[in-house]
Amino acid sequence: MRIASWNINGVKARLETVLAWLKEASPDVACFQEIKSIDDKFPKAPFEELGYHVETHGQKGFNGVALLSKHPFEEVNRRLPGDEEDEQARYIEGVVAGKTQPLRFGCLYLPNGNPVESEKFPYKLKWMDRLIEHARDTLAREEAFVLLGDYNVIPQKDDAARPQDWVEDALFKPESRARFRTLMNLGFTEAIRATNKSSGIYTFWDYQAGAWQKDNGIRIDHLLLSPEAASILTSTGIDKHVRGWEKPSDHVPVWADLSA
DNA sequence: ATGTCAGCGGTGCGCTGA
Repeated sequence: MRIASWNINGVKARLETVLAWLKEASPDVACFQEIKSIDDKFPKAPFEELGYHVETHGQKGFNGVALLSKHPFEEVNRRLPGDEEDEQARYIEGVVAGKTQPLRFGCLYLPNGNPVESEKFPYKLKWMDRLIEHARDTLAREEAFVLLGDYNVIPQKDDAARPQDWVEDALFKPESRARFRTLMNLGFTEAIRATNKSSGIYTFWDYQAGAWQKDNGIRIDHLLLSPEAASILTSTGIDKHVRGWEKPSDHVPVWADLSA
């Protein structure tokens, strides 16, 4: 079963690109971020025609996440617990039946957090604290659980082509990286790093300053596996070629195959 | 060379967020 995550940067602007990739990669489960659409305006039909069940959690203009699955959802939950006042649409969770066990997917769009001197950085850190608490509760279920999405965190120097450019950025600040480590230390396995130790593997290239042409990328899209999911991990990939397509997102799809 | 893009409000194109 192939599980994928992709920040698509707008479902309406990216519809043909996203459909082309789904036809090519045919993931069983896909988690999309930055759909930039309210739920009622999300173009579900073309995805359903490809065999997907579609669940969205969107808002007007920005943010928004969607969870697609070829298998029907047994459960869907929207919003990250821990702050009833938080209006930003950044989390959707779904459960599907695997061959031998339920499979739970937490699809997230973690706040960017820039500029760091604004209120956006503490919002990011607070959101990460809530994510850690929700992950801790969910891991206690002892299910195959994949927590995947655009984390907006560069975990290590090796995850950036030019780490020196990011030292003052919310994506690489010690406070962000420390929370990512705390999350990992709950017992997750990071799928890409578990299968590929090389440097120079990225998931995002800025639209500006010829970042793609210079391969000036960063690795910020991650799939975190619970122990039960990690034990059935077989392979992973980053569909880098998609960044070279017409009208690309600035992110590319990342995926993991599970024997489930 | 901070060199781009998407969505909004409202039908121009400056602002916001990334």
